[in-house]
Order: sequence, then structure tokens, then C-alpha cells
Amino acid sequence: MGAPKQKWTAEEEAALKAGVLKHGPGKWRTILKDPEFSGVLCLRSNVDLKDKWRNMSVMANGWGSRERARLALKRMHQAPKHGESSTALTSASQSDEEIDDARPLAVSGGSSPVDGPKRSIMRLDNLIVEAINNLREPGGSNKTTIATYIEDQYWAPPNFKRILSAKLKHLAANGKLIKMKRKYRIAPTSSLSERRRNPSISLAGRRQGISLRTDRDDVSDLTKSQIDLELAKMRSMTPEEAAAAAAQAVAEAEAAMAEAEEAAREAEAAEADAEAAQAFAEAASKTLKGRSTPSMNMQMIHA
DNA sequence: CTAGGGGTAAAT
DNA sequence: ATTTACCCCTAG
Repeated sequence: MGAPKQKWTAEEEAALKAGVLKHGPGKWRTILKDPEFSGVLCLRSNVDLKDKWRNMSVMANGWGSRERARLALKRMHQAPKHGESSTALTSASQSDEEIDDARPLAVSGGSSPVDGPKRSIMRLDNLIVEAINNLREPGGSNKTTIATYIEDQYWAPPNFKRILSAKLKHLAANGKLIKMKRKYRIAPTSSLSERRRNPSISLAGRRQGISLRTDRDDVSDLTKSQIDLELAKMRSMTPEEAAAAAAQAVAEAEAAMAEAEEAAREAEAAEADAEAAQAFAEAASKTLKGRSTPSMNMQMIHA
């Protein structure tokens, strides 16, 4: 009875992504056994990992197996009117876009053993959240610290700092982050409240709550509708999607980089995200081709 | 153990 | 009322 539900947190998602990135899709048991991730994922089962990954992949690539069937069925079932003859060309509209897809991840039995390439495309704002959460600095973390963390943990494009600045500013404007003095912290509205169903492990982290809204430094004032719109736009964009799009133009990425820089200078909403993803993908491609190794160091604290 | 199907409870 | 996504169940 009583388990209301159990939502996945950013840390868990990040850990899962990192785990898949390292060991490849499948191998849930391996990921779960990894000491680096077990600290965060010890409450989840391998099946949970699989399911979550499925959900995320489905969301990322468009529609997987279930969604399509369900949607089709629902559409069919939910067409009360319609009728007879004529009309003809029914569907055939969108459906199969067959995304080129950089890599279908979990799907397909191909599953190369060492599938996990270095493609560490992750949504920048998730990265930022992860950085702040993991740093756990009192009063928040400043831009430099966040940048250092991310650069340390993952690879970063040369103009990363600029993109990060834009992103940070944008997130603060959106209300997703609270900016105080020179430090950023996660906004209290971000649904960080209830915690695990298993209270036994006391896990040192998770300092939340306290809507410390002291300063009226305040972000720029955007209307609620505007914020909502931007958020919706951001949400519709997925890392894999962006990565696929970016990978396609990887040959011309060098030229795109210039544009990205310029765009990042102004940095507006999802557009900045897209450019950032492009830059990231470009860097990933270079790395993959045999450049310097990405320092994939995970150093989490797990007392 | 992993992949997939299905149900059902939360959120919009 | 519809959609989202968490969780359980079963087959390979």
C-alpha cells in the first residue's frame, strides 16, 4: 500500500546516463554494481534502471515501440466521428520520421559489447544542476566553480565558458536557478521535496528547502507565460535529438562553431541550448576520432 | 539478467 | 479527461 510513487531525481538520472555512457546500454547490473553509481542508485533495482532508460530514450528519440502502438491505437479508438468513405489518405502524415539517430541506444539487438562511446551529450542544464547538487556548497556555487566541476567531470568545448554563462543567465531568468551575489543555487520550486521511501540510509546529502529569498537582486522580470513558453521549448528538445542534428552537420561544425559563438553571445533560450549541443557534439566527434582523451573522472562522495 | 508489455497512479 | 512515467510481470 503505501508507496505513493517514487520520482527520479536529477542525480539519479545523471548517474544513470553516466553509467550507460561508461558501460553501455544494458549492463544494468554492472552499472548498479559500480561503486561510483551505487551511492546514488542503490535504491533502484536493475529493472528500474532499464525502465527509466527506456522512458528517457523514448522521450529522446521520438517514439519507440510502445508509444507508437499506443498512440495509433488511441487515435483509432478515439475517432468517433469519421466516417465513411472518402477522405481516403488518412494518416501517413508524420509518424515514421525515422530519425537518422546518432545511435539508438537501448533498442536493437545489435548492442555492441563495448557500445559505450565517448558521446557524452547531456543537456547542459542538467549538467549544471548536477554540478550544483554535487558540489553542495553553502549558499550556492559560483560560475567558475561550476565550470571547473563540469570541465573536470566531462569534456568541454573551447568556448564552453561563454555558453555556460549564457545558460546560467538564462536559467536564472527562468527562475530555475536562484542567483545570489555571485552564486547560483537550485530554485526551491524545482520539486525537490519528498525523498526516498527507505529512510534508513541517511545519506549525507540533500540540502534543500529553505526558500532563502533574501536578496532582491532578482532576475529580470519575465512574464509567467513567457517563462512557460521558453520552458516548453526547452523541454521539447532532447539531448539525443540535438546530438543527432548536430552530428549531421559535424563536417561543417567548424563553420557552425563561429555561428554558435555569436549566438551564444546573445544566448536566447532554447537556441542557446541547441548551439551548445552542437558545440558539444562537435567536440565529442573530435574526441572520438582520436584526439585527446576525455577525462571521464567520476569522483563522487560516497561515505 | 535483460527486453518488452501492461497496468495504474500522479500531473496537466 | 488525457498524458506522463513509475512499477510490476512475463518471456527469452
